[in-house]
Amino acid sequence: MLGDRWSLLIIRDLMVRGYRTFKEFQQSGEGIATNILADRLQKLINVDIISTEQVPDDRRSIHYRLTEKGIDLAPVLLDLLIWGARHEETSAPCAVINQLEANRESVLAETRRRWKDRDLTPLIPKFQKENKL
Amino acid sequence: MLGDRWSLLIIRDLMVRGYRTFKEFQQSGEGIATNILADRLQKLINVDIISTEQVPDDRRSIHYRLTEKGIDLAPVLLDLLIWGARHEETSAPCAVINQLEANRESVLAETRRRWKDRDLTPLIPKFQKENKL
DNA sequence: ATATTCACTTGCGATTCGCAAGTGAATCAA
DNA sequence: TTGATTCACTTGCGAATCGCAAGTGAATAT
Repeated sequence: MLGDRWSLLIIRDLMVRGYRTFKEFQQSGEGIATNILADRLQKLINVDIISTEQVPDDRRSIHYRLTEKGIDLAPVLLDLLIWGARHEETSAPCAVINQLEANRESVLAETRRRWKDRDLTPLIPKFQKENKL
Repeated sequence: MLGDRWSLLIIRDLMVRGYRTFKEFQQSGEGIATNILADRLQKLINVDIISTEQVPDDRRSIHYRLTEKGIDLAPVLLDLLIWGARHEETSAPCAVINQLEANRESVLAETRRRWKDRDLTPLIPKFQKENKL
């Protein structure tokens, strides 16, 4: 299920960038096609990694959110981020990565807290691109 | 690069099952087509995650091996394995997984040692299938 | 000398993909 | 209140990728 080009990127954007809406994913700069995005979101819902919720403000808008199972992928994503940084396939600044690596446990705890509290501040401030997963 | 159905499975088989040859991957039961396998192995070589070496015994045979960059994926794979087990998408026995989780650091150290020493004993004895990555 | 094994390669039909355009419902701007 | 815009998708279509079956050439076994 996670073995495709987009699923892990979607999960990462939910987890570390605080993305919520279809439009945010679509415009995230990695250039996912809308049909593929819709398909991947549905498949991630089917396997209970993400879920949807209505927002009171705008009845058109749907917010996607990681489930418990989804947020449990945080260690995987963090390790992948660290790996990408170490081998220079990311644009995340090296100093930030070193910090993440040194404080793995507290970063994971913070990630989970942000999820529980629906805290949308990005985990890594101004984290930009990491295409080459 | 890792965003496809087979690459992570190949890396996992190299890392935890001790697979080395084309034939072993082909017969591993997940049913990868030979053309796809050849393509993925080449692509993993291109991005320096695996490398090849000749074996003296049989000049037809090629052994694939993780590079330093490849073995650095061990934390990712281990976390993914633990995640799959926790959410019941694996057949690895639960007790073994709990042990892996509790001793994460020593498991990683052992994985790296096995790689350095070219120790081919499987990391998880009789570990069988984990298709649903 | 013949058969088998090894790591692939080739051909081909089927699935999946990315791109562009369109849909319907909800919201905004006049 | 009415027309334009925004939102989350769908649809159509050509192109790329896929899985399967069969074949290739070199090395090894009998």
